[in-house]
Amino acid sequence: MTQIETLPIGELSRQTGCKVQTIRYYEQIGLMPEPARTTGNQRRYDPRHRERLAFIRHSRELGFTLEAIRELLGLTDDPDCSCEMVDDIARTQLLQVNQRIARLSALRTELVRMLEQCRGGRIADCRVIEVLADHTPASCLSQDHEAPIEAGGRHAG
Amino acid sequence: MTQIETLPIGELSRQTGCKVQTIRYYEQIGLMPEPARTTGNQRRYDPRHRERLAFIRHSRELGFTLEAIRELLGLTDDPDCSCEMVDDIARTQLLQVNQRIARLSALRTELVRMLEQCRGGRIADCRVIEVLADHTPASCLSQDHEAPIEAGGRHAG
DNA sequence: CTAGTAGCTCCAGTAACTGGAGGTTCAAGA
DNA sequence: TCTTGAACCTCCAGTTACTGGAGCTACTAG
Ligand SMILES: [Zn+2]
Ligand SMILES: [Zn+2]
Ligand SMILES: [Zn+2]
Ligand SMILES: [Zn+2]
Repeated sequence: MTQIETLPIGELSRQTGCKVQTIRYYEQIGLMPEPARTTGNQRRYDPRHRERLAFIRHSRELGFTLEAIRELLGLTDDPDCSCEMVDDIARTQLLQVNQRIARLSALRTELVRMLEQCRGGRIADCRVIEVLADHTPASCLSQDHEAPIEAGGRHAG
Repeated sequence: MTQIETLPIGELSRQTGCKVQTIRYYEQIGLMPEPARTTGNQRRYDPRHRERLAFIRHSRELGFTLEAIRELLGLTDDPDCSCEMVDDIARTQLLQVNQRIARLSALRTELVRMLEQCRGGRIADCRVIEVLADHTPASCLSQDHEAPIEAGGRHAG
């Protein structure tokens, strides 16, 4: 009898580049199905788990939310169905990416202008501080950053 | 005796475009100083609070983290000091914005290509699904989205 | 005096993980 | 067989920058 290929969680982690904790987290929220367990209660995955996790990771890398990914995974359960909804989700994602780029470009413009105006002196005279203190046409020409944007984030290693 | 201008929190909120809860939150984490209170324990702000909050908001809109803003506010306490550190914080922020734009542009490229290849048929044949499932040069030419990016986020009204 | 709006505190939840404590299991070598 | 050390387990708390709600109190106009 040939034995089917099974992976412990650390091996799956290595093969997909997804952290062990994250894999467990995906299971907890129902994105990954519960794998088989050894008698000692350790998870053992098969190649289909690996493919599903690769799908999830690649989608995340493309900026899809876990909710969108959940939907995409749901849709793939029905391979004969039209792919309209899949493409819709992807188009929505593209739209959001475009919006985020536009927003960030506006920020860049303002940051650059701010920095250009500073001649390096005392804080009391610093244009950076002045501009930050005053978002009106007098100081800041950009009108399109009304709402905050997620900054940096993820203290990732 | 002339009375100095004081604002209840709702008025400050209206004037700065910052939600009431957010103002209280900034106080809680020590970004905004505790204002005076009425005998009935309600907050009353003065114009300096408004300026400080405007500074915080504009900085947030430019993508600075609250930690960076805390530092900037700390620096302004010493107006005779050189503005080097201020400009450093701003330059770091600009760098991050540039990186985020670069990352998002790569995502856009991949999303666009993915969508172009789909001819609209069954899910089983959908290129979008295929590409999502397979981030290797066979499917996905982009090599620069190794780490996830914050997606959308903030269910803001 | 009363009604309605605005304020108060405290707590929980969001997205998508990450890290740690404290304990158990596995696999390999002696 | 025993031992050692890495890998695994569960549970919980923390991250960022807020947001929303429950349940209560204060202020103000009529
Ligand atoms: Zn300067
Ligand atoms: Zn501005
Ligand atoms: Zn398609
Ligand atoms: Zn890819």
